[in-house]
Amino acid sequence: MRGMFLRLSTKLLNISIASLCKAKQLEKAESAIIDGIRLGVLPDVITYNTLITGYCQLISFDAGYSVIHRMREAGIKPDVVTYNSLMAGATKQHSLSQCLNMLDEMLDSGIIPDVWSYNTLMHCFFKLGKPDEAYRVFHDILLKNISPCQATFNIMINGLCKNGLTTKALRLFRDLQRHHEYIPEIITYNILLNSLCESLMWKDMMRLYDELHELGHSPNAITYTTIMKGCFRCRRFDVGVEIFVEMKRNGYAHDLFSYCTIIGALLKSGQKQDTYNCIAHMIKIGYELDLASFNTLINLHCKEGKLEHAYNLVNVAEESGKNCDKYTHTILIDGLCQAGEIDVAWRHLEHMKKMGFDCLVAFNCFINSLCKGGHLDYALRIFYSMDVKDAFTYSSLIHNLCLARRYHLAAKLLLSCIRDGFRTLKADQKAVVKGLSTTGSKLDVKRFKLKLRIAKLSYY
DNA sequence: ATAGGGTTAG
Repeated sequence: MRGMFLRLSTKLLNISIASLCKAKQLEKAESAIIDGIRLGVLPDVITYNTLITGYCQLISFDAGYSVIHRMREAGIKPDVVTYNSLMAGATKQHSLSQCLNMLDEMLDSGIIPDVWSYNTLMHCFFKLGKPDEAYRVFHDILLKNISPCQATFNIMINGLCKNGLTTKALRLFRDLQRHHEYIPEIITYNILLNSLCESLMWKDMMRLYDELHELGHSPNAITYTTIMKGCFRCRRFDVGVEIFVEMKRNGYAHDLFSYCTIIGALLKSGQKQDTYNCIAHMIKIGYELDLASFNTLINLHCKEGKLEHAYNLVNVAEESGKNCDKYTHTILIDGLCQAGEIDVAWRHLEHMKKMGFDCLVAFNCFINSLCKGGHLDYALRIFYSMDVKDAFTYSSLIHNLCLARRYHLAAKLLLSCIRDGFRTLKADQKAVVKGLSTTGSKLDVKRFKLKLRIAKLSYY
């Protein structure tokens, strides 16, 4: 009777440890264990595994790993879940070596890895940009007598997408459907939809969106937010807003994610009144605003030229313990540029760089603003000093060089842009060709067109 | 334990 009571108590202890860890209350979790022991309720392997997950999530892999020693001292043997949790912790902090070490240690202790050990290893390879190795693990799973679970396929498809291999991911998805009686989950669709959205493949995205309905799935909040973002990115504002309306009708539009998406889009498309209405709704729902929501509001103030309001909001965010991230800094730098405060913007940019943030977008804002202000050579100097560029960096310069009738340089940058693997606008290509034909010789145009064709060939 | 939001060009 007493034994049963204590076992039941351990179960209760574990439930409370899990919820304390979830609430980021590790110290309370620790003292709950001590209190339990005092009352004769002994922690078991599940207690320690939960604690390990908590330490890995909230502190570090090392903190999680040190629990293993305490476990052994208490006479409890780590099991497969223990090591899987540690592998997840290593993956979280991008440590492939520690992830592999945990797999070794698991095997050395005579524990047989399960499908989740392999899932986590795959995830780790993908996270570190090693899709080939991840694929090898996937094949291993299929070769060995381990049955893959839905997450195995999801991690695989997501990993391919996140490594820029959307087409491969889609092919795997279709192969699984054709040959393996595979019923994808809504999560799988969300992964693929997001990737199509980011590749600006609007039609494919909408086709897949129809397909999930045909398979009997219902979109969830994540599906709706993803589709909305895709519509806005592809400039289909009307369809995006329709999705938001449907989302609201189905009771899904109650989180900060959906509001940030729609507010950003309304602001961009210049629908002021709707923007304010949405912000009022978002605040009325009563969630505590997170950093992304603050950034959305800070951006609104910047776009309206109210920099003081923007800085006030930055203070409010920081006072509630939310530190500015690269989005906040970029938004402020863009706001300063738009307000003509080029020098302040530059100082902020240098500050941002010194703090180790990724400054690419902020540089793009700065360059674009210099171009618009007619300081093309200043913009070019910055451009040449940058070691990472993207399509936006090139596009600002090419466009403005054309406006300034400096077609030869525009042509040169357009070619570098394509050679670096970035998309260019059709309109910019046309402007360069037209400009060359009015200012240069016919031979120049011919040469440029040939180089353009070769650049495209070598890339695709 | 795998999925979504917020920044830049035209």
